[in-house]
Amino acid sequence: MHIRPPGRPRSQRSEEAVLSAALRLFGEKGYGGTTVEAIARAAGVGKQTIYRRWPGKAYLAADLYEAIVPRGEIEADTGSLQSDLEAMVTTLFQHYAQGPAGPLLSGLIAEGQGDLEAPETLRSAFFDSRSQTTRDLFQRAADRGELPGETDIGFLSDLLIGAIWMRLLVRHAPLDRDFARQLAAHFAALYLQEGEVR
Amino acid sequence: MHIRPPGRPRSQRSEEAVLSAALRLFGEKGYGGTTVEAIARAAGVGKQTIYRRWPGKAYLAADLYEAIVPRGEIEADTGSLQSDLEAMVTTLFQHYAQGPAGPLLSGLIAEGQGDLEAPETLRSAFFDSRSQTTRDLFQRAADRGELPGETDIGFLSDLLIGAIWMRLLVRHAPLDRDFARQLAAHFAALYLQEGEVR
Amino acid sequence: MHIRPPGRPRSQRSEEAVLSAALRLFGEKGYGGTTVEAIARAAGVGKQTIYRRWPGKAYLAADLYEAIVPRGEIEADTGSLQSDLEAMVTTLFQHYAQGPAGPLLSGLIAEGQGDLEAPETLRSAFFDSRSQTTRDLFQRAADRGELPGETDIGFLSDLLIGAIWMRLLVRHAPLDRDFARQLAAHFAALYLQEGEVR
Amino acid sequence: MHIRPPGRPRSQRSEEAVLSAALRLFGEKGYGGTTVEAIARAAGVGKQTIYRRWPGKAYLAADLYEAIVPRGEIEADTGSLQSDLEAMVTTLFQHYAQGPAGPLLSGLIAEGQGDLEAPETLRSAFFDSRSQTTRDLFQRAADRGELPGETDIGFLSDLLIGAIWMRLLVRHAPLDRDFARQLAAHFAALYLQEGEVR
DNA sequence: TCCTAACCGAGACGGTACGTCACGTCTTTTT
DNA sequence: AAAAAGACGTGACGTACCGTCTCGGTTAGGA
Repeated sequence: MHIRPPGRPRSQRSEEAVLSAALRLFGEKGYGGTTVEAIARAAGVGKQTIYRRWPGKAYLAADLYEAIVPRGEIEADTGSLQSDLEAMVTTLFQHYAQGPAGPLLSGLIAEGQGDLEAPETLRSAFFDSRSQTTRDLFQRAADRGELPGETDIGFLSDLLIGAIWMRLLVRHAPLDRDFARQLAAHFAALYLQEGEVR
Repeated sequence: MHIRPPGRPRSQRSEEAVLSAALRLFGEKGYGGTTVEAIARAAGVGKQTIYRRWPGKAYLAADLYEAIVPRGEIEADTGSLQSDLEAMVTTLFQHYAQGPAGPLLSGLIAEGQGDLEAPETLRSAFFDSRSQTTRDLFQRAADRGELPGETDIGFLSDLLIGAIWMRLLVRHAPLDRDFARQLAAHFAALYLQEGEVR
Repeated sequence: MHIRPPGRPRSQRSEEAVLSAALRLFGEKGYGGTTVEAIARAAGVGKQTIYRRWPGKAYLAADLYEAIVPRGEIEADTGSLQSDLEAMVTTLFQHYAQGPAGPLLSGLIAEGQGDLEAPETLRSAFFDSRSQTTRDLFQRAADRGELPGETDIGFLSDLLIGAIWMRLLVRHAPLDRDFARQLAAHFAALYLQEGEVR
Repeated sequence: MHIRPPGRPRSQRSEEAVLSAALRLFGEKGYGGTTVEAIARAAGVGKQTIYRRWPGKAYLAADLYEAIVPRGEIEADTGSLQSDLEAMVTTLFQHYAQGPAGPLLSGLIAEGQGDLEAPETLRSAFFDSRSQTTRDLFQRAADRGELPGETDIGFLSDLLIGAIWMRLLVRHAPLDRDFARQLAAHFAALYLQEGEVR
């Protein structure tokens, strides 16, 4: 049973206005160039209405990232590690190439730094759960025997995601289909290697 | 021949005072917890004296990082890829474990995000030149025949640095000797793998 | 009908805190020795709260001057020009002698100088309206026949106020009861003079 | 006998460059809008060269005022109080109307305010000596019998100068020939008045 | 129909840091 | 010893956002 709390319910219209205004602003001005104040103004909404829903800009950005790059969309289960990786990474790169997803993610990463007692919530609730998709992908490959049994799934996931973040953060090289193929080939070749070595 | 510019030369004492004050403050309060104003006060120096030398906190932090993690110190040329990698990464991790180098680098990465027209200078002058050490290391391995001829050095460098940054930024797993060994082993095994594949 | 503007209304407590802190500081440190920052600190108020109400220190000082030397208090209507003048000027001098009114006014005058496109608002809103009291006093005298009909009220007002400012600004001679009597006698004697002259 | 001090003598060229640059800048940007730094730059001179000669901007301005409105030029001795006054004030107004003399004087007055322990030197060295010309003028009239014997020369001088300053500082009315005539007529009529009254 | 509670837009609040400006002094080399 | 040049420490400026608070007004359920 679901009982409604007393008082005026939160306005769905306001929430949507905030999200779409934020989406636009993050796209136009980047993460750091967008202030909560500006989002509220653009959405025609009071600042409190934003802070009532999200603890701060970062959490709003995280929600937004989830919305425009949904976990389900990047999952891939084609039967082979290489094609799974290529599919997932390519989809991801398409988002980064066209929309505010790229600035959003890099801003989100940046937000976690700085103050020593960083927003731990953000880390566990966002990064851990997002990287789960990658770990699942590698785990399925391991289960299929495409990776040696003793493979450290977390290590591979860090390698993969790290490389992508590196280019996202430094922007010294493009996140394009070639890079996706390179990544897929790199990890797909691990079995033979490790198998031979031992 | 070196001719001195006219006017009073910049005080080396002030510069050193700023650097050592900044080093201490970054260590104590982290990157985001340190303000230019606080550095100036702690160094007994006018704010202008800082802004005259560095365009902002990030550039000061970059200089500081160079000073405490000098390129020369992390270079390794032992004759084999695996031991080179392990030596370099281990040295790096020692710096991150004990001093302000870790917060400094993560703050530096974070600073580059945000405003869309990010400080490009910082990127090219700092990140590109720092990663050169890694690329050189891989290149020497390739020259020795430890990597297939067609190997993309930049790609390997991004993988390596990306993985380290990933852990530095998210702090979900330690930057320890085990991780260093794992990284060294991963890249050292590439030749056999690639050799077989083709 | 008076409708209240939307949003949180300006805090009267803050405003009063600013005014009383400013009054104290202007008295203690003089006009030039008082900074907006110090006023904000002393009032326990954000700087923005001051800038939201007044465009700058000068406007705050003008409001303060109005408060401590209210127009109503210096008006005098005793029936004769000489006693009116003596009453008004004496009252004024008492304020200058004891409180921050003197430094406040001289600071205010000084502020208007300097940049060529001086704060015109300050001039018309403050000086013009303050000098109206003096012009009214002379005008009543003229209406009573104590001054020749063709007398230029503005000219007399400038002479009177100018002499007072002169001593206020240069501080070469006191603003005391003798000077007040001298001034009153000077202007009261004009009718006979002008009457004779023509 | 005159012995020259040791070392390089002060450059007259520099001094002239400073004066003419200052003259131009005060005219263009007003008193407050002109900084010592800007004067030095415009004169192609080091800041120290200025501070070596004048204790600050105000003293330089005072020298400049003396130079462009020389005491000798505004003195008048025509034989009658009214024409003396009219001549002196008219000459003065011509300077204020065309050059930087007006802004210079008002800036100079402003400078004396602010800090409670005002530059006393400036007051006595500049204002007292400038106003001497006016007092001399009135004294000659008194000696000629154009003013009652008991007349307070300083009081009249304050009235005259105050009225002029008033208009200079507030700029609510022009400093023109009409005003000059009005002033001259006002003071010239005093004898009859005072003579009758007593 | 009123009451209570939580929402709403708006914008003021106390803070903190920013990066700039001008001050008057100090430190170079050159004259 | 004065010159030009320009860096120095100081301290205030006015602006920008932060996240919270306080208005009048709105929108629901329960009395």
